[in-house]
Amino acid sequence: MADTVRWLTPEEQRAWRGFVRLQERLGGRLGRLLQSESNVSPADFAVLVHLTDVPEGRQRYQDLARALEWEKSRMSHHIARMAGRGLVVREECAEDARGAFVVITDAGRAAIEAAAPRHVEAVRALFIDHVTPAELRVLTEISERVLRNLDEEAG
Amino acid sequence: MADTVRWLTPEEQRAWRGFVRLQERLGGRLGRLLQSESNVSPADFAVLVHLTDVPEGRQRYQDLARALEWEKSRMSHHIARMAGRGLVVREECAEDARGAFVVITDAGRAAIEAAAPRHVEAVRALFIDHVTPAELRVLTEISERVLRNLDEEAG
DNA sequence: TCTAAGCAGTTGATACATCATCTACAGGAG
DNA sequence: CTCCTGTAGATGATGTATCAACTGCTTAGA
Repeated sequence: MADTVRWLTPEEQRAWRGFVRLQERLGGRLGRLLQSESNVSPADFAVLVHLTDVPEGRQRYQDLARALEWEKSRMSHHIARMAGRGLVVREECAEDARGAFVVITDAGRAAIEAAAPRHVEAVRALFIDHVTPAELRVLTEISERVLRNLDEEAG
Repeated sequence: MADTVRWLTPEEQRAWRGFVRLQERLGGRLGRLLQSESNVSPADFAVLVHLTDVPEGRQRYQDLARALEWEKSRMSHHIARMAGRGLVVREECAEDARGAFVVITDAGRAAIEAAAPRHVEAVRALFIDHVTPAELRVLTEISERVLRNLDEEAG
C-alpha cells in the first residue's frame, strides 16, 4: 500500500461527488414523495410495477428477485411486509412444492395506479426536465457501459 | 388525474432506468467492498473522511450533519454506533451545554487510512476508468444542475 | 428577571437490507 | 428405491434510515 494510489483528480472528484450526492438527494426526495403522497416505498413501487407487467400479475419469488436484482432473502422479507398490508398475496406453487408465487391484489393495483402518475411527474419535474436529450444520451451510454462492466467483473 | 400524464418516452425511460440501476448496482458493490475489505460502512466512511478534513478531527454534530446532509437523528444514532466501535468519541461542549462534538480517534484514523486507497481504486476500476473525460464533464454538469434545482425547489 | 420560542441532541418505534443459517423439497446417480 | 446434492424460500440477528416525540439548555423580548 505504498504511495502508488491513483487518487482522483479534482475534476474526477467533482464528478464523483456530484454523482453520489445526486443519487442520495434525488433518490431521497423521490422516495419521500412516493411514501408521503402514495403511501408506498420505492421498493414496494418496484415490486408492484413489475407485477403489473407480468401475466395475471403473478410471478415466482425467484423470477421476481432476478428481475429486480434483489436477493431472495430481501424478497421474502419484503413480500411478507407487503402481504401484511394487503398489496400482494403469497400463493403456493402446485408444480414445485418448494416454490411460491407472489400475486398482486386489487389493492396493489389501485396503489400502483395512484402512485405511478405522481411518481412519473416527479421524475420529470426533478430530473428529466433539467437534462437535454443529448445529455440524456450520454447518461444512458455511461450507465449501460458501466453496468455491463459490473456484470462481467464478477457477480 | 386524467390521462394528461406525460409518461416517459422510451429514451427517457431507458436513461432513467439505467441511471437508477447504476446507482443501485454500483453503490451496492462499492459499499460491500468497503465493508468486506475495510470493515467500514459507506456511512462510516463519509463521517471519517469528513472528520479528517477538519481541524483536530473534531466537529459539532450539527455541522457534521449539515456537511453530510444528514438528519440530526441519523447522526446521533450513527455516531453512537461508531463510538461503540471506537472509531470516534463523543465530547461535551463547554460553550453550549446542549451541544456536543464528534472526535475521530486514532483507531478511526487508522481505519480511514486503510480504507481510502482501496476505495478510490475501486471507484476508478468500477466507474471512472470507464467514462471519458468529456462524458465526465457532462455528468458533472447534469449533477450540479439538478442538485441546484433540488435546493431551490424546497428543502 | 421571567418567560416563551426554539435549538441541540436523544430516544423509541418502525421499516428496510444483508448475512448466515435452516427447512423442505426436487432430481439425478448409484 | 436411496442417497446426495442442489434449489426455493423462510427465519433471526444485526446494522441502518426515518419519523415523531421528548429533554434540557439558550436566548430574545416583555
